[in-house]
Amino acid sequence: MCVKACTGSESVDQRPRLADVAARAGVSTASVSLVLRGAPGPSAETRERVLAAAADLSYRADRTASLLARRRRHLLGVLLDVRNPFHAELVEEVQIEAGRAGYEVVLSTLTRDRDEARALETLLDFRCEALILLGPDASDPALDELAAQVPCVVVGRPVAGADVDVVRPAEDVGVDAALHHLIDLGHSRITFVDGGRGAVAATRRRGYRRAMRRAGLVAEVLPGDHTEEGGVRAGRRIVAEHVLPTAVVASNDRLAVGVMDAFVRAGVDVPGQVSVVGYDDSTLARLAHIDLTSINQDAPAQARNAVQAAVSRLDGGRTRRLETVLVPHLVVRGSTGKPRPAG
Amino acid sequence: MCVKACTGSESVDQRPRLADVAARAGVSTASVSLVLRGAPGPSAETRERVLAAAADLSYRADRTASLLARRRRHLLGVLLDVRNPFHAELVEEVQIEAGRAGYEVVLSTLTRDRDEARALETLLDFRCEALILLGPDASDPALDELAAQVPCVVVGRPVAGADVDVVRPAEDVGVDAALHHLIDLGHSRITFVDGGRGAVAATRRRGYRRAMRRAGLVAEVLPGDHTEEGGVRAGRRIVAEHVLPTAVVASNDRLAVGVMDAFVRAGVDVPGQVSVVGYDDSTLARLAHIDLTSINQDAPAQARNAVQAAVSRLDGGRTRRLETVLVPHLVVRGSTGKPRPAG
DNA sequence: ACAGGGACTTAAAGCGCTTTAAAAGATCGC
DNA sequence: GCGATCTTTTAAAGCGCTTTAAGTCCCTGT
Repeated sequence: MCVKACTGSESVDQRPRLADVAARAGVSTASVSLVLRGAPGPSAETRERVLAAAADLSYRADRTASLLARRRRHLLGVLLDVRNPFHAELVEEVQIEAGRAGYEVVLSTLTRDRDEARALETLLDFRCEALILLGPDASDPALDELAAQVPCVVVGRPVAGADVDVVRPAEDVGVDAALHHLIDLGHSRITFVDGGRGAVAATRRRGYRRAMRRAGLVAEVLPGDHTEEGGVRAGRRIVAEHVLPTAVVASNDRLAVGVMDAFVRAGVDVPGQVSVVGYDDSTLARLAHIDLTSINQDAPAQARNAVQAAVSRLDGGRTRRLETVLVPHLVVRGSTGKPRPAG
Repeated sequence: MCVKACTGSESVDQRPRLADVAARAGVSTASVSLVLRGAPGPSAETRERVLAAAADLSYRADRTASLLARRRRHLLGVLLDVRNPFHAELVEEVQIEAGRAGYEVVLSTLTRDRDEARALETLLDFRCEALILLGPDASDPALDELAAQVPCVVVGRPVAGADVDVVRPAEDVGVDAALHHLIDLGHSRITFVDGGRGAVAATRRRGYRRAMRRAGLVAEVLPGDHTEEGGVRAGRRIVAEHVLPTAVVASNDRLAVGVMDAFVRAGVDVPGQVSVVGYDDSTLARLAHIDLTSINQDAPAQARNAVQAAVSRLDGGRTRRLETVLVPHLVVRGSTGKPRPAG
């Protein structure tokens, strides 16, 4: 009993209620609610009185109560991995764009003992009107089941069998741009370091193969995964080759960094002897001393499109599946240059 | 009108209500509520019936409504910068520990157009019972004002003038450990690269000075900030010196990475010629090819203590300020070694 | 003077759940 | 058998805000 009193301090959440503001302004709670949300109706005089009273009491509406009372919740749930820097960028933009569209955002992150399913449940429990899933691992059937409960937007990877909206970069276009950049510089022996299994890695690999074929060049794919270690291993293999390629494209930045590291340790100059291109244009690529040419996925645009997809379903009445494919662009930095003279 | 109908799809949030479960189980909503929360009271038979009904309807409670109805909210607000990897680590643990203590967590992140004050307002609007602020920039008076409204725990930096709980690493102990490690290896000329203004940087600098004094060595502080660029600049200055120090301790990992980069480019071997120590033991430090000896702040412990501080105020009746100082430990990796032979 | 409108205002009914106080049963000693 | 004592169950009162339907008031026009 008396739990609150036991907290011992003054502020037992004596925050003013809507009713307090109403009393002080001498109007009904309905008027206060209308005024504070800028809804039409109240006269200028009422507005003024209410605003003054609210200011006096430094009133702030209880979001939980508002959410519950509103018929529409205007809540967007975002599933993310807080440890993923790319997600961080996306969240930031989602937050902004959602605010612009009049939605609030609830974040739910993966943790060690909180898998995707649990994190999603939290979002559902908040009765989010739509979910934005950043690079979810869920299978297509699982996504489909989720989508039956609430509109979903998957960001960052293709989804085939589920009725969810998708916002993703055109992976092959990105690789294409990288290859053209290298080809324009004069490269022709361009090796690809793979990102392992996983939908994203697969599209990048496919894009590389296709673009090489189109350019009339021979594709060479080295196994790898999306970690620095994988890059180091691949880099060592490359160094051990009889004739080095003149350029390497990696399936993501971390991989590229690993490759570069192996090169530097083996005394192979980048880009003097071999050019390296990464993928993601992560903050890693931008580090002064890494300075990696990379493919930028435009996180802000992805975030904006994701929010808009959700909103157009909720407010725009769209019911058909929407897939937004964004064109990535190459950011040229110091890790690429003209190929070394033949020989 | 008919906003919901206009969304066009089947699921107009026809999710089952508590009342639906009650009806199906043939009991009152009160009983259902009790059963679902595992509260004492209902008989075994009632429990069974309710559970079955809930399962049949795959009922999930509306968190917003629960939150509103509960007298206690059992909600912890966390202020973070989603782009900060260290915060990511902390959040993960906060999430876990809060769950264990029976609290839910609301995340509020800084974004470009959403400063600390705004992010905090969101948290207040959710009527969080306590706030956990990860490395807040707010001034002491601002924190004090906030603390008057709701119990606050500041993580990661000292706070002097405000009635908030603090959980932070003993910065000087960390530097101390690093110096002892170096001194044990035989180093004596150990330069410190500073982290600029800011409370955290200041304590680390102070710790370095004190530890050097105690060891009877001469302190040397080079200006810097917490970025790679700052590290590169400092590294260049060091390289340009007449006699290189045999070891460098940097105010954080990024700085250390910049220093190492400048060294490598100038042909100075690490740790062959100069040893380097970072601070934070971030994922950066752990990268295979960076492999930086660094000071670990034990994020999990900080997070746990922060949650416990909040909970002990809310549930334990503590009213006096609590400051938890954690002892960081050194993680020795490949960037430190015996000093080069004199000369 | 009075029906017919605007322009505001507000009483009251929720939103979906928790919680309390009281009712209803069950148990038991004498 | 009957009041006392427990154990279960539940009606009903919120939580703090939104929203709708029903008023008020005050003009207009006739």
